[in-house]
Amino acid sequence: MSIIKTGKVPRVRRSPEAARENILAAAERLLVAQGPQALKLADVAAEAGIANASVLHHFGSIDEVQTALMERMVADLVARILAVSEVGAEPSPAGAQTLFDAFEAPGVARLAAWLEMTGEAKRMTMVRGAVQKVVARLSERTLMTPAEAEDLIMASVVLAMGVGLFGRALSTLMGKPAGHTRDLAMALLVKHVAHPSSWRGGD
Amino acid sequence: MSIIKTGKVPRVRRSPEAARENILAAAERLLVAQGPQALKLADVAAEAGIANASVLHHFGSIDEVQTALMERMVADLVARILAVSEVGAEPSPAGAQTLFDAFEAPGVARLAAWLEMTGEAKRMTMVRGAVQKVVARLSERTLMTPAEAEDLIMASVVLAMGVGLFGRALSTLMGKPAGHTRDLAMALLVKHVAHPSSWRGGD
DNA sequence: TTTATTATTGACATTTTTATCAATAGAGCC
DNA sequence: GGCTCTATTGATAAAAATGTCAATAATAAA
Repeated sequence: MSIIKTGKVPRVRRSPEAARENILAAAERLLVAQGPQALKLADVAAEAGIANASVLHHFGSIDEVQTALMERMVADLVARILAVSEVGAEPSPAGAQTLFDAFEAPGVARLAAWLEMTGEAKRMTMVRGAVQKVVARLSERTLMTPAEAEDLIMASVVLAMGVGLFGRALSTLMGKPAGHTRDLAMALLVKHVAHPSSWRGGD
Repeated sequence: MSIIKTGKVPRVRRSPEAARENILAAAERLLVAQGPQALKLADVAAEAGIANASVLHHFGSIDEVQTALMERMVADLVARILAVSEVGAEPSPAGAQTLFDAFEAPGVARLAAWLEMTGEAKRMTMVRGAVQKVVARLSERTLMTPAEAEDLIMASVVLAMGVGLFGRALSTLMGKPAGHTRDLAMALLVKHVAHPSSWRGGD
């Protein structure tokens, strides 16, 4: 054929678990960098450095790769959120900080948008258990009633998701420093906790 | 061919504008109901009740259909947001109400997720002009400095987007009535305005 | 009515994406 | 070494999605 020896590269043979991990990691990189539309069979295989057929051998179909990735990322997110309830007794800045960190981890915005779009928002029920734990911790360790704790969590999640999804874009749009949207949101949260007087002012 | 007369349906001939409108409306219905992955050429054509080739005749490619839809929906959203500055002099509940309404209109969540994912968040610059108008109105008519007005807008947008995207899911998840997340968010906003003392508590 | 224009369409072609399959080749075990 | 198991792969098929084109038929204008 050619003068250049193609130098037959030895195959890498992984355990099934390692192979799946390799594939999912590749898929996650693609999702974070380019969004779900980049999760084509050929793209994932290329990113993982293996043949298309190998991906199918371990997952059966590209859809199952996507499902598995979604579940993995949701599980990771839940784990990080759960870490919030480990921080301290008070629902103060430290906790909020950790929560916002959890939602700003690379790819969470993409994951959220992906979930929203795939209609698989039902998968959010995976979060239920975690949320209940956090609520329990809060009302255990503070003076808040469970209802108050629940509201605080909901407010935190809404804010953190909003910041995670649109914080960067908003800061840029308004010509503010990068973390400004986040700081603002955390200030809102702190103020919320600091002024329980008007607690039920909403409905 | 067959005993059954296929009854040759007369063609509908639209003006180019009406044809484009018909197609975009169909595409929007699909987007809202099923997400962007449903915006296939065949699907859009079927929903619009015309042949695939007709879609291509008016838009050239399915990508241009998607781009046009995106632009249309962003423009609509901007118009609704702009309406906020028409409401009243004070940045109080009425304004927030309108803003939240704008973000909870059917499909906005899908649009936002879509924008986030397509990387075309750059298109968010379309919003810049509108935002500047709102900021100007606010600092004109109230005692707020421009910086304060900007922060209020940013907070409102983050909250409204968060509620628009995850409000329903969150309320369900926590076993609360449908509008609870929204009420909570609006309460946060009101509290923010009511306690300017800790205004700069964030950074 | 006749003609010109062009929106509309079905049939077909092209491209893209996914899936199948038989053969190859690591790795542990005898 | 020889053997088994199976992860891996290239070639190929199948399916899905997009786009092309020439013919058809509404509609307005002459």
